Amino acid sequence: MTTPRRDTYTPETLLSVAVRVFNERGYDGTSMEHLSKAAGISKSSIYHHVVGKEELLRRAVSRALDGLFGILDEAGAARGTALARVEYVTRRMVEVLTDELPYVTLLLRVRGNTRTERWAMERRREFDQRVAELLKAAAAEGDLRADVDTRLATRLVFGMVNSLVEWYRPPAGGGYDRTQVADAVVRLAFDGLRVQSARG
Amino acid sequence: MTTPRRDTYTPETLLSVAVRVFNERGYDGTSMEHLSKAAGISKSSIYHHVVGKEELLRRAVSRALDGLFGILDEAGAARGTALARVEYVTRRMVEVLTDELPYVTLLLRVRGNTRTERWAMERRREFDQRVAELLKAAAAEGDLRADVDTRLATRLVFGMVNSLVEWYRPPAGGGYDRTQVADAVVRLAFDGLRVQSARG
DNA sequence: GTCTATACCGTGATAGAC
DNA sequence: GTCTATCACGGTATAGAC
Repeated sequence: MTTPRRDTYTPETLLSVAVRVFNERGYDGTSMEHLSKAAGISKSSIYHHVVGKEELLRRAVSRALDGLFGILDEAGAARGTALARVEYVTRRMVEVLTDELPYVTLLLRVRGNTRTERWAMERRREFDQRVAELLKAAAAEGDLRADVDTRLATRLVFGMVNSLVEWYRPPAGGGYDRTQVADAVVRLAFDGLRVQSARG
Repeated sequence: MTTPRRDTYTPETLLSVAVRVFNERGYDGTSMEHLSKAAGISKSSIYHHVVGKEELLRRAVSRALDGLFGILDEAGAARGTALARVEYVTRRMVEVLTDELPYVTLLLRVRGNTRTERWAMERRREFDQRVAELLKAAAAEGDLRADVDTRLATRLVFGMVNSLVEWYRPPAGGGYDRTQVADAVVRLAFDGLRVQSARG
């Protein structure tokens, strides 16, 4: 509103730096010294913006969780078969993962050593549970093959989607377009890699 | 040969304890104090068996890598189409992951902060590369669908398989049989989750 | 909002007795 | 092979000047 932007940190801008370093070195492997070097300010200056290292973690995983739970709100409002909703959620998960890549990456890597980490893991489990229910509904409607356990299928689809954080890079950096990835994930998960003629 | 087994540690038995703790708390999040508590011996006693924390990591990831590269030796000797070899490798990867679960888990989680971690990541990339070549061969033989990029497909299959370490527990602990999991992975990867009648 | 200086504690690792 | 005692260092976090 008033002052022209100065080149100084806010908790928000500091967060993007911290998350990048957390993902490079791991949360436990990152010291406040590492963060201060990466941000170009001293350790004490960081404490001016946040109460400590764990607050940075909390802010980051919150952002990731908000994105993921937002998908469920959308899917809850959608019509059609359960399978269609599952495909929609799968596609949107890919999009949220790629859009919020560093934040989701961090979320998927927390181990549970601190209270914040355990909270993050619990919320994540909630999300997984909600998606598992959708797949179960699709199976009940007879749209999923019966020779693969539903719970097992859920785990595997999650594994495939979540693995994006290990290698996905934005198109600007020479990576795949997020739609291309979402298409590939949905095709692989629901129709498989084998050519159509070889099926049956 | 001579003495009856005493209840004392060897580098080997100590390793299994260390790997468990590493996987629970993360490598960086594990202190020698944590290890000594878990092993029931003092910190200095650990140093009698190994030169330091990093040696435990090196031994663990070596074991995992040996298991994985062993698959390539088997596959290299096999006959048949490239697709058949890919399916075989996929199945064997699931088996090695489940058989050597704690060791592979640790391998898949290293971040690259130390020399040992970077070495492990490099060897892992080698393995991924070798499997990617197999998929490429299967694609060249026309057995993989053309509307999913081969490199992308490789990443996704790896993601699905590797995600096992996040949730798989041995059948004795109430988990799935490893064959059941391998079947599910191969079915999902190559034929998809959708019921056959819905295909086309 | 950023800095220097520092408190205080847990870390990986070692010395040397038993 | 295991222990207690100890070291030097780096960790998170704080105090107080500018």
